[in-house]
Amino acid sequence: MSMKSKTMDRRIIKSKTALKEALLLLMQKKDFNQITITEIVRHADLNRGTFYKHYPFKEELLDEIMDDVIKDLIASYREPYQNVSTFILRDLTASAIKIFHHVEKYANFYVLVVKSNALSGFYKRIGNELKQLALQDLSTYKTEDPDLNRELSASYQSYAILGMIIEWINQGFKYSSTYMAEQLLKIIHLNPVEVKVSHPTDK
Amino acid sequence: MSMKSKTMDRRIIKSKTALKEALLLLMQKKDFNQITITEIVRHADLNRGTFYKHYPFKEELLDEIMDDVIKDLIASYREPYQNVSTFILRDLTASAIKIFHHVEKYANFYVLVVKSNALSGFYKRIGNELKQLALQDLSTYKTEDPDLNRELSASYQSYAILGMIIEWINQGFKYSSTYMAEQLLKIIHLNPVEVKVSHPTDK
DNA sequence: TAAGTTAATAAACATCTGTTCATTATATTT
DNA sequence: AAATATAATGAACAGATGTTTATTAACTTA
Repeated sequence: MSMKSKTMDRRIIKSKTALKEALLLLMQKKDFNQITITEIVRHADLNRGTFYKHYPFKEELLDEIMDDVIKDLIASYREPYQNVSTFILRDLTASAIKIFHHVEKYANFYVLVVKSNALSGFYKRIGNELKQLALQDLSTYKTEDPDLNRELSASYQSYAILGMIIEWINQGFKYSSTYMAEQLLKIIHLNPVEVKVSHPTDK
Repeated sequence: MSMKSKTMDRRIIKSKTALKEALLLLMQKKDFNQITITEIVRHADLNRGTFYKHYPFKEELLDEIMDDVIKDLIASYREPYQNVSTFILRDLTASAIKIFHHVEKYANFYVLVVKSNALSGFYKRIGNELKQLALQDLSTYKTEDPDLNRELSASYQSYAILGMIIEWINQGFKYSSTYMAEQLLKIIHLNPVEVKVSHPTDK
């Protein structure tokens, strides 16, 4: 667990770390929803009041764990730029590869969080449904590339749409659905015709 | 609220509907986390035991509300196919447009769920971070199309990657990250070079 | 419509939650 | 090293949770 801040009392760091470790431990065994705060502090060997001093509820603790992971994700994404002088426009590929490495590194955590219903499902549900729909399309028509992984492709396509929807929502529906459709077309066309991947120092 | 099943007792339907309406009402005013089950049944004018007869916890109730919405989403996606005889391979566009209509229809609900921390953030967080990263890239280099909405494009790209990651996780990391990167390249190349959109009976 | 089935209720119980407060222990600062 | 600050503790409280049990009310089907 990262947890390092100049102005942070060592006692806080210890307490928070203990709480995070306790939660992760418990999440291996049981559902996030079933875990009680009392249980967490029992495992962390801390007073219950200490929990509430730092977090209003369980979800917040999990959020902070995610912070640690996401920090590494950002670092991973940024990594390729350091080593490559020329960057191909619109090409997220080099970064994406690093992101895959990041996920692999934190595999345990990712499995835990994705499987758990801590997310309580909206994105998960929508994403899943869209994926099923895209999948059925992909299986109906055969693509020119036999090595294409249909599952991954379907997931890519459907979450991409979900991404647009979420952006739309967050912008307060200030666009018409027709505009959204137009943008989708633009985005799809935007995709790189020629992609050059940079493989910098694959450590 | 939909809620219609042949074998379902009318009392169940009434109770469940009341609970759903109560939760949605409360979610307008306060955070999902702050809402107690006692509060829900108080608004629904039902015994607390009735809640527990149908749902183990709040999240499950919200899940069922989502079911109703997602049913409509699927119907929306399927709609274009009914009216169009020839379907363009790899083209999710016609369906996607219908999905935008669906989201517009349920706008209130979508806003509620996306804003609320019922999701308790993983997808949200990851998606957001990836989006910021993609956004910075897009602003660094100017695209050929000035009408392209950068925010939407960034969200599209980042959630697409997230989609692949989630699929990867759910498959138990059975692929290498190199394979993942290869697939990403394939998927990007797969994108339709010429897109024909069918606009069937835009009701 | 009457009989049989099952949902909803009320009450009660142990446990968990969220909060407060005085006290003790452990940091940081000078 | 002493003074100061603040984190952690333990205890206590009202309210919420999750479960059970017997009773009443509402629905289904024959």
